[in-house]
Amino acid sequence: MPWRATDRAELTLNAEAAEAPEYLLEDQVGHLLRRAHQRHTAIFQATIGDEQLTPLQFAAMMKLADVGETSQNQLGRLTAMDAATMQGVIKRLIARGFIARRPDPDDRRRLLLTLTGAGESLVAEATVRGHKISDETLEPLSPSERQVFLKLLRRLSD
Amino acid sequence: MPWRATDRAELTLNAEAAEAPEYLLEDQVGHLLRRAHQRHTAIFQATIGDEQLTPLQFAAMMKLADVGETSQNQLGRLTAMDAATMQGVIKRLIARGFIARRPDPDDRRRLLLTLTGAGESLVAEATVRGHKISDETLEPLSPSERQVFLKLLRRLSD
DNA sequence: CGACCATCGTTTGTGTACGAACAATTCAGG
DNA sequence: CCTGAATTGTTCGTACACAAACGATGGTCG
Repeated sequence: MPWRATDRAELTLNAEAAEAPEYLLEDQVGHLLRRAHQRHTAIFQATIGDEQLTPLQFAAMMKLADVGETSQNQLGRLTAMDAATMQGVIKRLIARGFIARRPDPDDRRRLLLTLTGAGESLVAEATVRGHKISDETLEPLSPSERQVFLKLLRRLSD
Repeated sequence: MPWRATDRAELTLNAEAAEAPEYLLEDQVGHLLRRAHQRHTAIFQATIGDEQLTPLQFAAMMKLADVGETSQNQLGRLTAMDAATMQGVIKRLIARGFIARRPDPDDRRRLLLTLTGAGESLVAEATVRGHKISDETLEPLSPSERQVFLKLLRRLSD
């Protein structure tokens, strides 16, 4: 028999007899991480200014602008996407003309990616918005709280 | 023209002339939230003990055990899933015999959900594992750091 | 009563996420 | 050199995530 919300007071009284420990979804890290991420993507979509551009597509382009020409898998590692996910992300960015692909002359397994002119323009415009998105996501926290939070969050990200 | 990694030293020198401010993906909240969530789901899948059970399915069942019989949309609100997502999650849990559904006699639009016997058994077993998953996710942090982190994270989750 | 609007659950379409299997290529060791 | 292991990119299948449109039902207000 599952514990109901109304049983909680009673359960506190005879906690030793309880076979099923409490489990409050609202207090679990996973649930909070998921909701915080949901909130962030909503802010992203409302702020980025391009209806079609998704957080992963944006991340791939920003990273590509950062490191220059790289292979698909390498860019995937840098942005924490697996090869299968990368496949779809790059396909859409190529379809929109933001990224170009050419075979690596030194390793015929590889496909080298670069930003097109349109891609570079988009990156230039989106950079400011990207910072705005990060700011707005952290807006509920004070400046010092933000620093603490980011430091701890980074340690939970491997 | 995008800034390359090798331009960063120069950019620091004439920051005022820079049109495109730096954007390091690794320092952005959204990216860190995504990676922390990825890590959590990996821990979940390795610890929950049921290959087929996903984090959302688990969340729906735990919440249903908590509040008792409710409608599909209501459970969706309690677990932060929209109606379309809920549709699939509940469908799979019904197919596996963990949840039963009956029409609400007082409101013919609603479908009331309950745990089956098998569902209650699963919840009882999975509760301990659920806590273990939360602990392991927070393992990189000290006990006091965990408290601080959860408090801040909760404020970023709406 | 009747028009209007909100809510419930469903379906469709697009985009992550990732395991698994695959062919082509490269690399390492014997 | 040559067999076997590793890497690269692709495809398939399943499961979130959410916008949008839909039919059915319920509630409100003139």
